[in-house]
Amino acid sequence: MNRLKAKKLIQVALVEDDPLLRANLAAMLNSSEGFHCQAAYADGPAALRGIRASRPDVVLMDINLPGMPGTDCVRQLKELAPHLPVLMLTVYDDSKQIFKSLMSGATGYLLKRTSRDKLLEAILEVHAGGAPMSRQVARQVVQFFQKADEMPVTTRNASVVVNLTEREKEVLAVLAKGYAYKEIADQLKISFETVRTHLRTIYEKLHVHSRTEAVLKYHGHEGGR
Amino acid sequence: MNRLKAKKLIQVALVEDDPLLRANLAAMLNSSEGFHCQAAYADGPAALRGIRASRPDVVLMDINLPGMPGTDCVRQLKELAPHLPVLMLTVYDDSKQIFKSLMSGATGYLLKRTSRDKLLEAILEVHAGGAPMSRQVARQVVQFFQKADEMPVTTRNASVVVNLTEREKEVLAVLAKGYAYKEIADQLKISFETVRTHLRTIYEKLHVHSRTEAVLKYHGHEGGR
DNA sequence: GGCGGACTCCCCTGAATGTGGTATGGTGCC
DNA sequence: GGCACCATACCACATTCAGGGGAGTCCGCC
Repeated sequence: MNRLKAKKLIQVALVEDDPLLRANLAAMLNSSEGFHCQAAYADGPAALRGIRASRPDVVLMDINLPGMPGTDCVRQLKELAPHLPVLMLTVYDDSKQIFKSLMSGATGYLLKRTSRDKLLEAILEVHAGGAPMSRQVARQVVQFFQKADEMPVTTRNASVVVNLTEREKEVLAVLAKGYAYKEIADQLKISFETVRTHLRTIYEKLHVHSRTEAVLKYHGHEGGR
Repeated sequence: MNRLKAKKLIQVALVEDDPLLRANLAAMLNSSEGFHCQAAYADGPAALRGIRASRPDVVLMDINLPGMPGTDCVRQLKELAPHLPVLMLTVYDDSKQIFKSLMSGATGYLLKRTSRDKLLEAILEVHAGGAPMSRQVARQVVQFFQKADEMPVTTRNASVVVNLTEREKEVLAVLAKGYAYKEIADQLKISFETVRTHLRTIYEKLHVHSRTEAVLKYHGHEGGR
């Protein structure tokens, strides 16, 4: 992707603790027409000190920083430079993190596996007043609204649990109280193996791969990951 | 923008009351490689009837429909085809409309002045599982989160969790989202073994003996056993 | 009668988890 | 300095869980 219109370089500041990734990102920016990596910081406090003085156009921030969480760093950054756009980078498209970041003041939210071109595009966009989000992130955000709407009524046994048979629901209900397989078997007066068979089909139907995920869905804490 | 990869046409259904715009959009789709305008409806009821039978891949819907508001139409569409992605089109970048649409089940939200290329891109994106939004819309959404100062997602790690150290709370928080030990280790940038050590003391403090029980306590579902 | 779906049970394998040790470095406090 | 507490990390062993087979009974439906 060429950006020939660049009349003035976009000054980018990086906050990323992994030295390799930091160097890569910096090199990538500096080798891209229209961009300049003005500074790169390894942790939150350093970034806050540096950015106060250097006033970049855009900040790229890892959400997983040692010491100070990226979200806290954003919050403080936003206090000293409210209009400075901050793009969060993360490997996880976990909804709690996303919302926490957005509420802290992040302007956009990208997954780390975003391609070079998409990343540059996002920097341009955020600089132009947009709010770029990776596909997965946007989807989470949209789902948040959709869930917020269902919330009043929706609780357990609703959307998620519908396609389960009666017996499967019973098994899931006991599972969701924290009982071990053999305890479930006792309670329902069936064998351990049968419990497992049910659980296998339950997992399939709920699209999960662990006990905890199933319990989360059952209790309505979706969107987790 | 070229989309040469199209192996199979994306079947698009239109819902737009303005005949001129409807015709233009249809023509635009049909003249674009990889897309096909399967049907075009002038109002909500017609769309609901038609889409029930024809099963398009993506729906493009005007938010201002005569008779039935686009938001209601989306809601009903979502009931009969929950996974059908719906892109809303509107002239207003008014936050109320946006949130109402998203809550009704719209998957993406575009302004009508969106360019042809952006529109096609958005259709591809929504078809691929994304949630495309126009720049202005994304910005509104982000601002919504920044204004909402309370957690949209539950954070009731109060009573039970008090005696845990900061780090332990962090570990528990990630555990409670369903991540495996090694994933927790990655996220917190500590070793697998350290995660296990933390979990051991967490279990001790919470008087539990399994992951699921800990998660239940964390989320406040104590009554269980 | 055959067929599919629900429910039941069993075997095996490999991965994840629970619990017992032990140990190092840092920090705060007396 | 000595002590307590925290965060980090590793080893080992037993148990539990997850996913892959297969298989028999009962019941409703075409």
